[in-house]
Amino acid sequence: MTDVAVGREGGLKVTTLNVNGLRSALRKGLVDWAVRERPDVLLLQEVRADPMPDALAHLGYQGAWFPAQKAGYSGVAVLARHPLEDVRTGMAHAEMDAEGRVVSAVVRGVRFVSVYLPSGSSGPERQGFKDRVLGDFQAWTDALLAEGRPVVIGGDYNVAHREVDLKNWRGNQKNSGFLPHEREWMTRHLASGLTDTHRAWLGDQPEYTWWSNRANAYANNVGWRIDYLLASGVETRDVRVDREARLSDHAPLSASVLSGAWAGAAGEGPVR
Amino acid sequence: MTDVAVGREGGLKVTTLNVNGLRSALRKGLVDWAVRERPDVLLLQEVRADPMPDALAHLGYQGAWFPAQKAGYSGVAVLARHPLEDVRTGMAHAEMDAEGRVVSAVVRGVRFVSVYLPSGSSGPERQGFKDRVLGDFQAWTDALLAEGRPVVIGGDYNVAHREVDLKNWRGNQKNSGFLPHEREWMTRHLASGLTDTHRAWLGDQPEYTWWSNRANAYANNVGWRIDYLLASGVETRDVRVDREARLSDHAPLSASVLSGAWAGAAGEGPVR
DNA sequence: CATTCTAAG
DNA sequence: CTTAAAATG
Repeated sequence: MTDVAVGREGGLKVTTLNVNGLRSALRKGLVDWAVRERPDVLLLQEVRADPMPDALAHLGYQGAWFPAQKAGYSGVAVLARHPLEDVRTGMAHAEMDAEGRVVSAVVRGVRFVSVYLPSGSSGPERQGFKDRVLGDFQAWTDALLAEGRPVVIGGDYNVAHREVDLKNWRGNQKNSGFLPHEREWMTRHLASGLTDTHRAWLGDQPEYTWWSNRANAYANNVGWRIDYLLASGVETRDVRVDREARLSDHAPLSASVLSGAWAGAAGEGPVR
Repeated sequence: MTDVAVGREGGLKVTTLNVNGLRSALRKGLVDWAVRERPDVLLLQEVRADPMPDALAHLGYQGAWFPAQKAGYSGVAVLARHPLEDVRTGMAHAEMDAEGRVVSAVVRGVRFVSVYLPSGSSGPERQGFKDRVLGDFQAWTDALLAEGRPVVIGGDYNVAHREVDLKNWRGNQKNSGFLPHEREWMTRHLASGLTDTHRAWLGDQPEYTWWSNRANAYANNVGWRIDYLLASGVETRDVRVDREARLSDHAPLSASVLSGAWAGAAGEGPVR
């Protein structure tokens, strides 16, 4: 098996993907997709299953899994074709951790975080939870960045940042996911030391990572950019949304990660 | 549209079928099957849906529907390509009627009953319910037969009568559906004035109407005969199990019904 | 509209 | 094993 992605210029290819049920994504061809794309690190959200260590093991992936307490609900994972070190499940937040929303591990010196922030679209109670969680997650990333290690966060934030991040921004200003305070939170989140690698690499063209299952949202490209790869202390390049993958209602979002610490890295130095 | 079945020798073709979800059976081709088979009277069990008067209306069927109170559960119907008279929903039995298990209507002078007796296989509580219901249903059919009108009862009794009525009778003597007291009840039920039209027409060859979804029961023909067409005061002929239909886990069971009261009937006189 | 879980058979 | 509903997104 030729190792195309690993060590390409010394970088790591990372993909974040909300699978909306790992079993569903497997039925839809996740394995074939992984054989084609060969990410070194795979950050999954909405696994909606107990840990499935065998799912991609034959492709060389090891995993750190963090399911929700409630079966079939939420759940995140970090999978990697390199050893996972210093795995951390949860963020010391009872409600978040009961719902399996944050897991991370260090791969080749970089901490990779898989996060699934709550949706607020099912009602005021969940919106309230989401609003509280945004602040708590910011505090957690602040502490993480303060550790000084390079960090890559991939996940479903359930927030579109700017008008260009969703097709119909005018009609969604009062809908969860594009509320003014959520957008402002994302601005502050990025300002706290995290590069929005998608925008950094691709600029301001409209490009979405999620399309509702209703209506013909995908066919009409009525989408939202709510999945992010955010980075601190590394360089990233080749950021790409794989709109064609159709492994779930979200698209895989990938990037190459280069750390100044690695020998043979392209070596322009880390972003920020 | 040629009216093949209606009026054939002045008879009525009747079919009983546990659809295991009418929507499912429609997906599996119930309409095409009805176009081919053209039963005059269709007795359905486990409709598992609110009344669907439009489902077969374009084929000329009217219906009397009796859903369970609980959505998606049980429910019976009588459909006919002739006017339905004197529709009776339920059997004046609070528990049975809450579960939508008996409905009947008079078609051309014959009362057609669609019945779905409870399964006892999910546990002692439901077996106890089934055992009580057997006695109550017998009392109800006694009263019905005493009215003197011809009767055809079609339905899923959840009881196999004799050893020939299931593939593996030895292994099922302690299982619900082939318990000694259930079999004895069926013997008494038939003795109360109801002809088992299947056995009357086809004799004692093994033939089943239901196959479990588990294992490869259908492929191996590991089945049970738990669906019946029972008759009083009419002649029946051409009784047939349509094993190939695959509209649900049950097979349609059909017969031609001839009443001595009809002009142009074959006229050998009613069975029993 | 799609997923998974549950109850029921 | 299959159905339909429920909860959730």
